[in-house]
Amino acid sequence: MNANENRGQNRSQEPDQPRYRYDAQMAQTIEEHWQKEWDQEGAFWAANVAGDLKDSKGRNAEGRSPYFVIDMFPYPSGKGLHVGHPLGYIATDVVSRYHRMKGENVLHAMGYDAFGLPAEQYAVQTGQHPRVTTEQNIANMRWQLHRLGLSFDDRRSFATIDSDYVRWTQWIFSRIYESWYDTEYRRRDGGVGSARPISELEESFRSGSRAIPGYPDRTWDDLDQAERSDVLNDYRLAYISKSPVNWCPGLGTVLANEEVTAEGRSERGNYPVYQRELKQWSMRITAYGHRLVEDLDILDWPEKVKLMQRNWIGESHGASVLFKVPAKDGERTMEVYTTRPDTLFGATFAVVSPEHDLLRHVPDQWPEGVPEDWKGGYPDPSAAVRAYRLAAEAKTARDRVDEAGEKTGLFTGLYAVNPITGARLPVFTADYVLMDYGTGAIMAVPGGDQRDYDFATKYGLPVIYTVKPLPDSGQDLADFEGKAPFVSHDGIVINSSIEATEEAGDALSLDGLRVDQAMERVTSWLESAGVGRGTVSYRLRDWLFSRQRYWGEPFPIVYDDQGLPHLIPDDQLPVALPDVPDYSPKTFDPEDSESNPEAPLSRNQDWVDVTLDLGDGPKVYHRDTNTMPNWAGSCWYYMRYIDPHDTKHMVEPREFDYWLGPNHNATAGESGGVDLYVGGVEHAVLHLLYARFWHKVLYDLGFVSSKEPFHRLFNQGMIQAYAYTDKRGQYVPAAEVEESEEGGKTIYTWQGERVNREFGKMGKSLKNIITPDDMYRTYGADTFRLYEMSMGPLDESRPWNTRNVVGGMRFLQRLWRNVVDESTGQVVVDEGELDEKTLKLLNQTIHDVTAEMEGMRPNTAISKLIVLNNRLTSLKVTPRAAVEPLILMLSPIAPHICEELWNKLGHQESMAHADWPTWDERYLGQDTVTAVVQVKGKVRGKLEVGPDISAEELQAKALALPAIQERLGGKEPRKVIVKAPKIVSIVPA
RNA sequence: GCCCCGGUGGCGAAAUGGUAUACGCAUCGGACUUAAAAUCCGCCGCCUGUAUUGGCAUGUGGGUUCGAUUCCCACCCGGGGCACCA
Repeated sequence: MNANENRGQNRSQEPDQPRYRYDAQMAQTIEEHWQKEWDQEGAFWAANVAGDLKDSKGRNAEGRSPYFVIDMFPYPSGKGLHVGHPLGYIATDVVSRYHRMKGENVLHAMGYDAFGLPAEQYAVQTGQHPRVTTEQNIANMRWQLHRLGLSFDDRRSFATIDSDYVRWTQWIFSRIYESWYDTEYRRRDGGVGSARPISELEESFRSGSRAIPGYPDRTWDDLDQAERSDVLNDYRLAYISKSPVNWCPGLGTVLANEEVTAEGRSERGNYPVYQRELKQWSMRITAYGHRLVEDLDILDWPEKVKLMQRNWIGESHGASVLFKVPAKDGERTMEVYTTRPDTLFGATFAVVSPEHDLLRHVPDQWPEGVPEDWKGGYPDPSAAVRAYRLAAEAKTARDRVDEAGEKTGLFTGLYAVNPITGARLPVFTADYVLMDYGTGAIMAVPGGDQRDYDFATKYGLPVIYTVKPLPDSGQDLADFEGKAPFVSHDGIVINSSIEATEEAGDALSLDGLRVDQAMERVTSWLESAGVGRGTVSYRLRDWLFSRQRYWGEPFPIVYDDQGLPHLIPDDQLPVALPDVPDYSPKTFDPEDSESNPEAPLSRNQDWVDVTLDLGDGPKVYHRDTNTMPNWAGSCWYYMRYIDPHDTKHMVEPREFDYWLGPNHNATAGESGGVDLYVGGVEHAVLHLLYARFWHKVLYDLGFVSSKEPFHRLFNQGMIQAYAYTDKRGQYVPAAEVEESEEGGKTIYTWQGERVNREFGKMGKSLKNIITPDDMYRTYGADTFRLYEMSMGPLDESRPWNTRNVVGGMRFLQRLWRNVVDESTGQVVVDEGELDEKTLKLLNQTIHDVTAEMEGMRPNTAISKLIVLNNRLTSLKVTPRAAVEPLILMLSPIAPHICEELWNKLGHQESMAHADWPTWDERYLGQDTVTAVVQVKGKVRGKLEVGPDISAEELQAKALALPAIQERLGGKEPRKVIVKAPKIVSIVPA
């Protein structure tokens, strides 16, 4: 390479500064030079198994071990990046570069998640098409990231808005739409339950091997098209939902449960959300509830994230129990769900949710002797339940949360018969029972449940205790009686025994059993009596999948003149967004719950009406005018990095197996998937759950070979920043705040005025933004990378402090000076052998830094590299044999300066694929060790001893020390513990 | 309310049962310089003391251990998640 003569020469304005000092100016020259060099060389190209994507040497993968490492891909917002954003990108880059040096075939690439509301809103504000603004934003972000020296394979970059990509997103939707969940199908991994083509289901209806729900007396060929479409819709994994959905008038779109807060407001914009019956696309993620929980076990993820997913899915095991309810129009059955079937004997009343079907069968009059407060002042039960239901609907979710604990409810006039005891339980309706969990009805056990206890106390209902504390728990049931329920999964069952009778069936006794045994005993009793069975319940709901937006993927669906949906054939994909003048969403008064969604695409009649030949000749159809949510693109992008330009496959199976298949390398495990996935914990539930779901469907259908998309997940911490407010509470520019001492305290002033310091996020409105561009200008990308990696552990949040950045810069300057003469620019190194001390420190450093890199602890790796460099600084001339390994080890963190020094030291090849240094075990030991002599655990003396000293000899030496003799006062020690060669611990008499 | 994570110098932090405070920042002192910057060297937890030394320190209180920042129990403070899920 023809080295640029001016590179590495100082061009700063300071007249007396050495010409070849490493400063911000020089860093910039060096960094831009090497970035260009790497681009031209294709230094970071990963090699596929076959095909055109080869490495820079023109090779395919050729048996090299794959390593797939990516970041959660960014949303290219118009605001640009601040210094907090690249933390994870720098971390994955360090990991990528390290693995490349270990000889692995590293796939590291970056794409852009570019559909979505902010882009649309920004476009509406600026009056530009979202495609234009989004592409500008991507270009800007690409530049910012490129300037950091990130080692991406740029051939594999793409954006979710690319038509190549949209085509496959729609293709995946089509596969999900054409599938159903067969709960009995045995998968190739041995599990039971799998997505299967809907054609198989249709065939089983046609052949009669499966009964047609809703049409028990008819054959499939007998049904008309609309009836068949309707039956299949109830099975499809992507289906048209008929149950209430979250409608947000303020945003003008419907939302998924995951996008609605506990207060019942939109996560974005904080507008009210209403439950409305609207026909919308939904994904049957609930079919995968159990597998999504179960397979967390084979993932290398933070426990915290696994726990959040488990909680969100909320799998609970229990029993559903049938209660008979005599009503005016005949006997009804009420099914309740309980996680504690062992407490059936303690049920003293039942509660149904205000929307429950049973409430249509309440009696015309209140039964005799009903307490007044059970009636709520209503003349008859149906008036009561109607009024209560209306009142409950009018309550916002916010009200419900505020009132949690304060129980309300009314008697329904109905009684339910406990199937075990035959007891008649009054049935109430109350809004603490939710219609969409379990069966919407519960048996209330005030002796074992706080909510039931609260309700029972308010309405004067009896309390029966059926579980007592374990004898060794230190608790006694008498402490609870009359005061509180005994809520525990540990305990001994009491008062739970019946004789065999005609009414109740076989005898049953749970007395004396532990709770878990009792639950099993009751459940099997219920099953044999035909009045209940063990069931599993989930908190997870199906995923509402359509949005009324412009800037998203259109659905590959058209409707015929009967309104029946038809899939657009794969060879006609992608369905492109029409170019429309008005892409703004139709929003409403946020409080207007009566409004109806209006999709922007519906305004374009030319696009909506389309003539297609779907197999029975050209006909006019109407396109679906919804778009997919932002999550669609991020559900599968990781696998598209394998080849974003593949026109034949979503992903080619052989390439998938190599990069992401099960056991594709030593750590991938049976889950397979991305080897390292770095991103913020804010995606713990949404993105990560949706992507796992899609992946599992594609796995079931045989398109991918791994069970999971991401084998190892790492959540980087947040970079926090100080913000300052004046006495009116207004934020002032943080960069202009001055720090000083007053009366021993640190005070902060802005323009001479005292200001308050706060601690939190970095943000434009907080006036404390520092951008990567600021860092490039004053220090260079290498110093910026070094600082971010040295601030502390990667997974912890920490405050940004620009003042500390200079420490990293000084380290790089010392390293530079150790190789390059600052005034002449000449490389000066000692070609001879290393002295003993340097040799040992070098080997120890290689050993330690390797371990730190493996453990993703760049902060401690850096401190060890600094120690080694400080040793080299103390030598007259820097030895090549020590500085070269140092540069190699530093190169993943500060790649540009290392490439420059490597080049100056005479190496022609880029370091990108240089070998990571190895250590020699022989040099790890030390000649002498400082042994510590402790008396009662306190250090009272030190000895320099050989590393191989025997325990006996060390003990003798320690006891001979005058200071120790003095402490012992001539007496024999009671005990001496020797851990040669480090510690002698003496216990005096 | 329930669950999870954390609390170490003036500051960012290191040490996961064995010399607490590595590395960096700031402050202070010295060398170089006419001077300053830069650079190099050094001090740098608190109390006592010229120093040797001694005592006290890892949120608080207890426990286990020859020895605890590390393990156990209780509490205080900070951050995060969930929140009537039967």
